[in-house]
Order: sequence, then C-alpha cells, then structure tokens
Amino acid sequence: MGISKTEIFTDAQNEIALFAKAFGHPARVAILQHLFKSDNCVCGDLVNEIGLAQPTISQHLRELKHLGLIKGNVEGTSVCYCINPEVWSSMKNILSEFLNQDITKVDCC
Amino acid sequence: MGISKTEIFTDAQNEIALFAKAFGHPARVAILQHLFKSDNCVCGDLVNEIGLAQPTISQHLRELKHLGLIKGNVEGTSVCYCINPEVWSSMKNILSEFLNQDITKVDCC
DNA sequence: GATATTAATCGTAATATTGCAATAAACAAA
DNA sequence: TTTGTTTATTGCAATATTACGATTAATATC
Repeated sequence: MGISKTEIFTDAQNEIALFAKAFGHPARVAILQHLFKSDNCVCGDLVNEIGLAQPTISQHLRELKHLGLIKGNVEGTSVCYCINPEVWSSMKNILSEFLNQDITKVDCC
Repeated sequence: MGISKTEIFTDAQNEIALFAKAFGHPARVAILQHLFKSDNCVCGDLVNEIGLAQPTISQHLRELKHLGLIKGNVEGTSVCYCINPEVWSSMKNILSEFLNQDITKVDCC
C-alpha cells in the first residue's frame, strides 16, 4: 500500500531503516558530501553545485534537518547548513553495527 | 515526479544511495538480520519470523537478490537464502567510507 | 517605503514503493 | 497422476517520493 508496517518491527530496525533512507537518494548523498567538503558553511549554493531546482534542494534539506543530521542557521537572507556531528556519530554507530555483522559463517548455500 | 535524476550524480553517489535504499526499509533490515543470525540457511520461515504476507517477503527478497546482497538456492520445494559475503563486504566498504568522513571541522554554525 | 535576494512553502504531476489476494510454477510424495 | 508444499508472479489499491513552477516569507539594501 505504499505504507510501511513499522509497528511490527523493533525500534532498532526502524531506526536503521530511517537513517539508511536519509541517504538513500543521490541528491541527499551529494548534499551531505558537500557539507562535509566545504569548511565554510554552505548555504544555497547547493542549488548551484547540484543540478536540481531550489524547491527540490530545500525539500531534501528539510528531510535531513528533520532527522537531525544537519542543522541550519539563518544568516541574513541566506541560510547556513552544516552537519550535526552528534547525530552523525550516532548514526555511524548504529549503521556500523549493522554493517559489521559477522560475515564468516553466513555463506551456507 | 517520483523519479530520481540519477544522471546528474556521480556513479559513486548513485551506488551509495542504492545500497542505502536496500536496507532503507525495516522489513529488509529484519530479513538481513535474520539471515545473519540463522546459521542454517533460512528459507520461507522468514514469512513466519516477520509478520508480512508471503508475496511481500518474496518481493523484498527479490530486491535484495537483484542488488546481489543475498543469493538463493533452490532445495526441493523450498528456497534457501543467504547473505552474499563478497557483495556485503563491498557495500560495507563503500558505506563506511561515506560514514567515516571527517567530522571534526564540520560544525560551523 | 520600495526593491532585490534568498530560502521556505504550496500545489500539483509523475513515478515509485509497499502490501496483499489470487494465481501460477516447481517440485516432492503418495 | 493427483495432491500437498513452497515460492514466484500478476494485478491492483493505497500511500510515498521526487521534482518543479508559482508564490510567500524574511531580510537586506537602496
């Protein structure tokens, strides 16, 4: 139905899925990479970097902000976005644990 | 439009997004975790483990198989699925690099 | 105040995803 | 060959996502 039955999964499973979905789109991968790369806080030049319309970028930024992965500060007419290191670390820990599951005794077919 | 403009992103960015999307749904997280946990190769008891209908599980399995993350062997009437360790490692490397970007000089707002 | 600049929001179209009932396909066992 | 078991496929409904034009909101500058 297009709707995920989140209630039948554990909180941990839903959290992994939510974080993964955050960068499950190349535009958001590109945004996050750009925020890491640029030492001075990037604002709306993300629109120029990435070839998407301003409302589209704004929408992706909102998703990332909603999850807490980035934060935005208003500076005059422009808005300065950057990675939220605490949430990023937390995500890294959660996803690393998932990715680092023991692979040695898994190949049984 | 519901369609991603993959052509404006790099292959690397699209690959990160594709892998992330693979476990961007709690059902696929649960499936993968179960395949890791069960030493004997699980088959359709995934349907019992997870509370989703058989066609739904089958569809999620197909996505994971299409990406190469899992492989399936027919054994009589049942099918034995398991993690493909090579592809899993490859994914782990790609996503770890993305997750381990330098966080120290990122908090500028 | 009037005007420009920047970003958010609204509205909408197109496509994708999720989920399942019904059915088909493949195989084993009787 | 029939019957049961297991998984895949088909078809469809409901919802989500992606994208953008038009507009609005906020702020700076003149």
